[in-house]
Amino acid sequence: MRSTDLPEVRALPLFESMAEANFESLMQAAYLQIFPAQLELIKEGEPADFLYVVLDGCVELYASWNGHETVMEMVRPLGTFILAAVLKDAVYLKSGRTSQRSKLLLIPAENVREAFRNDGAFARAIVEELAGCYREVVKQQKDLKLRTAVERLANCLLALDGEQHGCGSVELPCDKRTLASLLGMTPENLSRAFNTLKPYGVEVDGARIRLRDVTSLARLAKPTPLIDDSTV
Amino acid sequence: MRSTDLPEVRALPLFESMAEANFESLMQAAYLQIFPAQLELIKEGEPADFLYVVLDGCVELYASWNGHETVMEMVRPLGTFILAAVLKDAVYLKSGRTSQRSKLLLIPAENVREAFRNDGAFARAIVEELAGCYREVVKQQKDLKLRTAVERLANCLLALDGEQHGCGSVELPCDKRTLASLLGMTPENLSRAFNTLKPYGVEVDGARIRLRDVTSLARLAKPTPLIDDSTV
DNA sequence: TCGCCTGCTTGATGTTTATCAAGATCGGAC
DNA sequence: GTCCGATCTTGATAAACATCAAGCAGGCGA
Repeated sequence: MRSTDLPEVRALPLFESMAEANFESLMQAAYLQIFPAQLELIKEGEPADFLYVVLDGCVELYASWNGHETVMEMVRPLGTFILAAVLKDAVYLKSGRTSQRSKLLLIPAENVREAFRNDGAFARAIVEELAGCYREVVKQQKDLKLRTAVERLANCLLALDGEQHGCGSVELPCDKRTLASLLGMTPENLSRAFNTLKPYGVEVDGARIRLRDVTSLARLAKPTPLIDDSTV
Repeated sequence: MRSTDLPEVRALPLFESMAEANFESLMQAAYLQIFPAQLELIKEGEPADFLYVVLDGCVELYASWNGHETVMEMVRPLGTFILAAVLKDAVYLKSGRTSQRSKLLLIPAENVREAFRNDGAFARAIVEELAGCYREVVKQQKDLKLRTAVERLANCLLALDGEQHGCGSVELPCDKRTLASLLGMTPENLSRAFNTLKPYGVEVDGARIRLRDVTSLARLAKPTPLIDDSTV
């Protein structure tokens, strides 16, 4: 574990409040590794051996069933993943692969559980994190069950615009086939959905999307903090 | 707070490990109430004032957007709901109403958060609970994104059969329009989905469903513990 | 520069699902 | 018993979405 990465890990909400000794013993047990793109990190159904922290790059979490595959989440720095499985000492529900060359911190599951048992502050930080994750998934589920594909895309664009400069020019954070899967549609359908949004001022130029009429787009999208605001 | 209900609440995984003093002070602040059927308990967007425990009856959690409504979850005894919102001191993401006359325990949110701050064992129990809830929602999302409506129904029937006697005779736990919404479809479509399953030995008689050929149904449904097993 | 691969788009078609309207069924009130 | 209302089912139609096949770019190595 190189010491140059320690401060940014220590500053994560998940770790900042835990006792120094416990943090050090966690980091002592942890591995810092760089993985190439498209490397299979974890497979759904396998026991959860590590808690992962993404320090650099990007990890795609996906799930499969009956020959189909769907992207569940993209984890960017400084996000963690597979926390729930680690705590419950259960199997992974999602598979994970690097979508680009990535620097990851791997903390052995047993050490995480030990710190969780011994460090009340850590346990409380975990609750915050888990509660946040839970609410995110609930929002995604509302998005899926209550909206059409076009509405999901429209809201996604508005949300990205908010996260980025809010100036009506959005850079897609992943390629379009991944975005389609995240939004629960096929790549073909995403393409058509962009066309459907053209009358609402949405212009596509590769990964750069221009929102010429945010008002009209929002009138279609009807965004609500109870689905689209990631801080609520 | 009547003392006859205390033991079963105390025995819940969420409360069993916390210090007696903290449990008592929680219960002292709590209200035990009986509500009639179809009573609006909470509304999405409102601040989370109470943690709810269902002691008797049944509560339907649902969400709305743009005039549509979808059922997210049915909470039966002895389940709790809105834990994440209470802990984060955030607004409810779901609305809730009693689906029948129900006895509920209402614990003021601030008292829950106080106990969470002061009682490490309680904090750890909360983590267990939240991690379990999180994994349930993830499974539901996989179900929604990877399967068709007929496949979801088939797996739901197999899961109910497992929970009940496992003898191929299933009693639906709610009316069909609610089940349809839970499974992410319209009541009309649920009716047609049952017809589609007829060749697989599924016979409908009101709320009683007979599975005459579980093997053939399972061959269609392709159940997997990573979606359908609520204990994994 | 050329070819080629990859990612994206488009078109044609079929499946899945929702919507609207009408009937059927069941149970309770009277 | 009969009426009534709620729930469910069925049919017709339309919308949403997936699939298959082909075409179109842009990037990159040779």
